Amino acid sequence: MTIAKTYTPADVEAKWYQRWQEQGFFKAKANPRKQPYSVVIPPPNVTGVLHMGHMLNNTIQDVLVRRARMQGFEACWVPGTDHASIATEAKVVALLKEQGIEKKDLTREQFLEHAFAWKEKYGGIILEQLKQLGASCDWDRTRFTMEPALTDAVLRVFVDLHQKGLIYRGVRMVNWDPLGQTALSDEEVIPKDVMAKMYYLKYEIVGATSSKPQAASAEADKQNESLPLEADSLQLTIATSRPETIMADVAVAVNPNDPRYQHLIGQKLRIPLLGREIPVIADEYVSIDFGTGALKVTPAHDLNDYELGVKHNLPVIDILNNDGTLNEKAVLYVGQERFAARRNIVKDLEEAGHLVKVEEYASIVQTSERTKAVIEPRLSMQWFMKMEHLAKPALEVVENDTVQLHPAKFKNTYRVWMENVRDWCISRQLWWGQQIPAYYLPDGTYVVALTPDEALAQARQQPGNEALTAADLRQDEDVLDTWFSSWLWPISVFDGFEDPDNADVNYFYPTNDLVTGPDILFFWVARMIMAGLEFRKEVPFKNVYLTGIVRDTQGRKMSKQLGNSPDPLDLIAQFGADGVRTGMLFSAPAGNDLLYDEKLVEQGRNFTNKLWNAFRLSQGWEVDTALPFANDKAVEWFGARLQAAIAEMDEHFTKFRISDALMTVYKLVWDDYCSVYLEMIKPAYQAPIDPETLRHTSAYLETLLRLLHPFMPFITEEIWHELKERGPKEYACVAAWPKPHPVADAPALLARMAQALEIVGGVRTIRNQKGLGPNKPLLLAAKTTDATLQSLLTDYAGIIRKLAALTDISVVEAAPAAAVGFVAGGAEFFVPLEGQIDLGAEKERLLKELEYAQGFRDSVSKKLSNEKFVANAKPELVERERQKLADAEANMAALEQQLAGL
RNA sequence: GGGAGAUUAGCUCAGCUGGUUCAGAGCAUCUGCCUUACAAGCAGAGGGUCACUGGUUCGAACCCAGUAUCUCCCA
Repeated sequence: MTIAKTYTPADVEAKWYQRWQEQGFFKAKANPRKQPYSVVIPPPNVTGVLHMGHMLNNTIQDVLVRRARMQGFEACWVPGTDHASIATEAKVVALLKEQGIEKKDLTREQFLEHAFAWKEKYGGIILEQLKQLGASCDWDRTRFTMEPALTDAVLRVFVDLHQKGLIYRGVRMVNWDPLGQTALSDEEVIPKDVMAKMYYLKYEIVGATSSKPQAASAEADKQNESLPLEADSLQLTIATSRPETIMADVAVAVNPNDPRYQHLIGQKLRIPLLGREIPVIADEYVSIDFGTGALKVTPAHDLNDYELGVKHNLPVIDILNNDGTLNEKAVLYVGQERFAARRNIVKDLEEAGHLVKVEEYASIVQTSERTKAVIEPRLSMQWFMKMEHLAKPALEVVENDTVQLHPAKFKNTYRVWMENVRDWCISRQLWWGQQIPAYYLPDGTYVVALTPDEALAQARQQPGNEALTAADLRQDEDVLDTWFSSWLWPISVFDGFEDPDNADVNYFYPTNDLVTGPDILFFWVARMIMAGLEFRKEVPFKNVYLTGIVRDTQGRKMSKQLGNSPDPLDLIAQFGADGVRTGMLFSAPAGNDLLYDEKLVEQGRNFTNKLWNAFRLSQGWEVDTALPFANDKAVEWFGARLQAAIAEMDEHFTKFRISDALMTVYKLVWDDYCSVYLEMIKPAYQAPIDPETLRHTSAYLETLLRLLHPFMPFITEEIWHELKERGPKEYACVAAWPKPHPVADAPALLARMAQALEIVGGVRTIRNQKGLGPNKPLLLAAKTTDATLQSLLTDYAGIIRKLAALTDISVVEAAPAAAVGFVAGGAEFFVPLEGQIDLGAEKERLLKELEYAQGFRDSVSKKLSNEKFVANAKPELVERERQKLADAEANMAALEQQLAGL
């Protein structure tokens, strides 16, 4: 049978994924004979498609889960999606609009029908895509945050927290999205740098005469000169970026320390165009140098103004409708959209002579992450959750490492947030989501209950309400924030709310590791920890691995607008899932952003090919059972290397250094196994191999496959089965993860081979320098009287000869004439080369080496002659330095002899 | 404005409690090779004032102080 020269992933990936599923390898159940290992997926949006961030995140999860499975844990990776209320609702609204249907013409029920239809059609595409990546999720456990059971969990939690007094209703300044027509949490708002306009408007001072303004000091006069616009006797100029909100003004504030305006405090101003009178108030909050130092106060439309309003007991005038148009309280421009109103009022102000000037300035506007609309700070009645009580224990478990963040630097960020946590606005003015289980009575009070029936029963218990009927109750229109579902995810996916003592939740909760992005550390990770502690008195996971953000080579975030995001499925088609997985991991240390470059997946693909060809090589060998074991040195050496690498990988894994673990096995395979080991044992062309060597080699390859499987599940499974006949349940997927078995004598073994390879390297360098080509037969002469080195040369003669393509190795007493030399391990080596010696160049090279050795020797001896070093440093350290000195001196002696021999 | 973190080779990053051959890896670069597993490859080589300035120490990439630049978070 001939094996293809290059590995073609497309031929095998679908096959193995299907087999794994048929075998039920990904299924997990409570199994008292095994330790549990569980991970819950950060649920992607149900209507989302796979992007590079998902690829990275899910590859890491799959590596952890597959390794745990191989280690013999009952590995359970729970997949699922969340309903992403704003994103999904926005998509559905847009889709309906294309069909000529307006959301406002639909009832809630009709809209939800459309939304569920959309979810059925497009929901879960992303989960199918994860299968192509190789994700070993227990698909039977797939959950959705809006499915009945999880909705039930959400409602129970809401009712419970309300009973505990942690949920309340209140008027707050919220981020209002006029397009999505909902409140947003701070986390859903993106600040954008823009060039905005600052409008300077004149407000008439009520009852002012034309006398000069009273300057409190000479300083004030000076300021008046430099800022001539701000106040004359009749008018006060204010600066605003939002002239359309003047109709909502209730005051103008100045700094009490601002000499320019002392005389105006307590007076009244007249709002331009509108004519309404408002007071001038004083507050330290106003910054003297910004704008004109006079701030119009609009409590309904600005958070800071709102706080000022509360402090000074000012009224609130809200002039905006939900959709961003002006309402009748504005009096002017009623019904106009806010930006249209702005254009119109600027025109009218200018015509009426109130507009002094317009300036451009760099500003930040808040926009909706989902709809991109400019956010309107707005007062509204919302549901809130008190956070203080929940935050304290959630901070503590991270501080004391019950929950470990990887990398640990995120502890700081976490702490700052938790110590300054603010109440969580959990209501959203949407339909797609869990409708808040609060029911209003005709008298305006409300009850909170799991079902309408319970609500009615509760309402009837109140005096005077005995006769209420279901029709008298009106359920709150709003739904809950999606995060109010996902914060329960690690519990709810195991049905821990409806059945708190079930076998699954008892076995799999708390989960082990969570893999997610630092951008949702607060609004997801922190809240899950709170929920875990509140509802199960146990943290939801022990480790949180925070991945970086995938960016392009210029450091920009992947985005559709920039078109800098490759389609993950195209990449898989081009490079294979294994290539993409390893490529993503190559430069993805935890917490560092990954600068994605196609070269990375190419490197991953090349690695799969390398492995494939290593397999191909040994697969092609003929065995001659009569041959004796010829490669004991190579075999024992690679055995020691392998053990060291296994231990190193385990170490990396315990520290969640996934990319380092990958790099360890990458180098083990490419350098140690392929470039060194296989080259050592490789029989001559068409020559047979001895059975003992082949047996070891196959066993090594199999171990390598196990170590690689979590990273490259498909190719390892393919080779696993090509390597030999396997039993029906015998798969790499469930093969045992190699345990480190320390090799006695490993350091000596490794050191001896390292020395042999140094000699090989010396010869190869000469080949390169002299342009001799890799195969020209050469002789090697060693000038040494050292018995250890001589025995090494004997023991490793076969290996050195083969790797350096030598015909013979001899030990000599004097340097041969016309030879190129090198020094390795304190001894001189020579490669005789008739007529190819450039004495001058040789001398120069040796002098350079000698200079280097001398410098090194000097630094070491300087250290050793320092009394304080010898006195203060650890004894073994001093001993090492002495050894260094001896080695260096031996090296120098050898070099000097060679120089003398030229 | 407040806070956190970072700055090491062309790029992306390691570098543990200050002390293993005058600082390591992968990629990239350069040179030579189509050597019967692999050119998606092989062999070899070059490349760094560890941001800067001081300090502590026998000894500093590592500890301390200041400066500069960048990133993120919060307002």
